Amino acid sequence: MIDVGFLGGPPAERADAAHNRRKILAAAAEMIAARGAEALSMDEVAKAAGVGVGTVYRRFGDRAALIYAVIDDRERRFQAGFLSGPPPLGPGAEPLPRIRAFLHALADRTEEQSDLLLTAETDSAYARFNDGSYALYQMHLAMLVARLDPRADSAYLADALLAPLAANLFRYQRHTRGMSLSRVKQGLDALAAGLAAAPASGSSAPPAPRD
Amino acid sequence: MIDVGFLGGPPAERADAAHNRRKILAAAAEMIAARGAEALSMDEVAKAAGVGVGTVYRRFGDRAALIYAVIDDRERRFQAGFLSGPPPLGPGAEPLPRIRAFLHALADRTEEQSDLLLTAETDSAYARFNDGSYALYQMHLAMLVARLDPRADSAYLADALLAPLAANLFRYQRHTRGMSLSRVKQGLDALAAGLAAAPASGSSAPPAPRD
DNA sequence: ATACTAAACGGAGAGTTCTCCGATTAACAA
DNA sequence: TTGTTAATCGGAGAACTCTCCGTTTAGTAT
Repeated sequence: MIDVGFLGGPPAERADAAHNRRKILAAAAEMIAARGAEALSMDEVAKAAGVGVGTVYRRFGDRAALIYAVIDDRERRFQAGFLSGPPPLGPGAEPLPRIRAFLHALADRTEEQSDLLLTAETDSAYARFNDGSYALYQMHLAMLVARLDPRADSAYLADALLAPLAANLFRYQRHTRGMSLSRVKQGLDALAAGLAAAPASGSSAPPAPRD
Repeated sequence: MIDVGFLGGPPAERADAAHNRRKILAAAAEMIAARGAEALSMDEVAKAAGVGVGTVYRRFGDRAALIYAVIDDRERRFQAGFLSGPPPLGPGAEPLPRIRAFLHALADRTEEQSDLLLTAETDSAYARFNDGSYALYQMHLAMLVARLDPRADSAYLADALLAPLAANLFRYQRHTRGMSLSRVKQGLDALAAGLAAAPASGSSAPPAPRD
């Protein structure tokens, strides 16, 4: 999602390409604001941006990626919050409170943009995991879980903590089942607390090689 | 998924309708076996079954539901296993071992049919939750979690335990990340063990009314 | 200025899912 | 049998997403 910019990485975008990217992004954002993400049609975006539909696809790959690009602004702020903001969300706090703060913040973010997230995640099966943000969340949580319990399978558990925040489940709980947002957060707390309380099952050996 | 058959329920299906349902189901199963679920096209199913595409949609609603219908056979056996089979999967065992057995069995099932499940779950946002099986799993797990810790939010936690078995995450872990099936199962074990070990956070009051 | 080339453009078209509604027919009563 | 009617049928068509590839153009070397 964020261009990390390898040295000698992809050659810079041509001026016309950059220009079109901005026009497309602006058009998409406006259409989503007006009619919701689900109603976003690639043909219409292209027309509104004054480019061909082929251009939209070359710039963004597919509809899910375009939607993630629209989200990007808020996403950057969220990332800054847990990477370098004040504790307990940022560095400095103990692992468990920090995991909780992260999950609460992610729940808030999911609540705010569940419409866009749902559309993007539904559009293509692996959209959620292919968006760079997911990898970042996963590594962040895995780091904290490992600090909480060095013997745990932190990579798996990070996925497992993120899984209940998939947009489809989240929205189903919030809107179809009518669960409150604070109830969701308390549920996530309970899940995280369990990881701190339970001894890692299985062998008592140190960080086993994982397959 | 399973027709529970209310008394005075929906009027019985007309003979031609039942006949067409069977033809459609057989055609779909064959095509999936031959070319995979993702390649299943509703037009082709209709043609192979010798009916119009409208008939396919009236009988099954959408592509996701058709795929779930194809799965149904194995699904019934799985349900029988945890509803009335021998312990630890069936009744009689302690809650925690039973939760573990259930999650392991569900992981096996997901492994076996991840192709079909992924396609169905990707097709429509809420397909997973709308299929009756999900509600059954959720109630089953909630019952066991409540027995494990009466103060926990068993309904939420049941969803949270099922979330990592969403087909898209499961396949991503298995095939893109290369995690082994047993690693997934151990991860689920750790999650479940946490619920048993951690005291339900929040007020120490008995089963609070949930919103 | 001019020529060159890799990148970008754009829209026709392939291939889907799902909807709509006039035509058809199963089931049943007389 | 025959008539009635509500359920069912089927395929044309609407609305999409995404691909392909001939055409155009930005950036650069001469």
